[in-house]
Amino acid sequence: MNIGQAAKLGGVSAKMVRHYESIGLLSTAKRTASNYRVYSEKDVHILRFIKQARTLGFPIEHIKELLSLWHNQRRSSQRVKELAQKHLRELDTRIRELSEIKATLENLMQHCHGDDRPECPILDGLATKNLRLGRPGTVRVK
Amino acid sequence: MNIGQAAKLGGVSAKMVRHYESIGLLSTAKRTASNYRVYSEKDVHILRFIKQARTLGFPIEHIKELLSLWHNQRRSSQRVKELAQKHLRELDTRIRELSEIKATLENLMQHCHGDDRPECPILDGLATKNLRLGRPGTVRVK
DNA sequence: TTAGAGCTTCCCATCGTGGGAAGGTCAAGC
DNA sequence: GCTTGACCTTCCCACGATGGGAAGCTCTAA
Repeated sequence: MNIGQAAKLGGVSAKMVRHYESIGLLSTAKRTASNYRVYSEKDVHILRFIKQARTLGFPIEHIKELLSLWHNQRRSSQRVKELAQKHLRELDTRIRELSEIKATLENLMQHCHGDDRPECPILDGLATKNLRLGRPGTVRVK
Repeated sequence: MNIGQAAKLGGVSAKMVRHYESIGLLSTAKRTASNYRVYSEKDVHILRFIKQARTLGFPIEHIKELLSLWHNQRRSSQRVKELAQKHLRELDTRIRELSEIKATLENLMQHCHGDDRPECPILDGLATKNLRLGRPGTVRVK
């Protein structure tokens, strides 16, 4: 099948399929005489695997390793679980960071009237407070 | 003062100060005869404001508006609160998404031995399940 | 034969930040 | 005075994952 159908069945865009090939997540696809990429059912399975892992937020580099573990019949499930646990910790960290930001923002908003008067504790807070969010660390909101 | 000190006092990098100027978040800085940017205490206050707003995860475009509201003595606090509420909703959405991902991942990991055997429900789940986030119960690992 | 859908590669944009090169400026110590 | 090193300037590139779109080729159905 062509890239369009493989992408559709795999639940990703054709654009992403080419991208995954370019970064070595997928092996180089065979080509027809007219240079069209050709895919098999197996490739569709791989695309689905990638899609699911991306849905869970695994970064591409981890997915690369997960794919190789998946294909390796002599793998140990230990490494897989390690990767999952690492990702879980990152999710936890992120959730905590965002929750701290949320709490700080709610705190600032609490006393803002939100009417036509200019007084605004939110602006005052941004201007003068030293907004410390829990433990210091990189705050990435997205 | 020069850009280095202003950046330090504002809690951001000199690189970012130049960037903020280039995207119109800061007005164009005056220059010395030798083309060095010159900053005042007022600029440092603005940098601090930006820094705090970034710490709370506000996108640059919102910060642009917050800054102009801050400088406008005839503002209504309503608009400020609107922006904050919008950001709060986005934080909530993101926290919810991440929590759903986390729950799904924990579910997958639950039955993985994480030892030297190859059997791995995590890989099986990525390969075969239709990991639907946000519907508790639809992701099941036997 | 032609239209249009699908394929190819290539470049650009996102968003906020950092890295680094190549070169100009300044102040302190000799 | 001259050297050294810290600081400044602009410019380009990178990240991660994705989408948009242009220009051009291929395939298929009418």
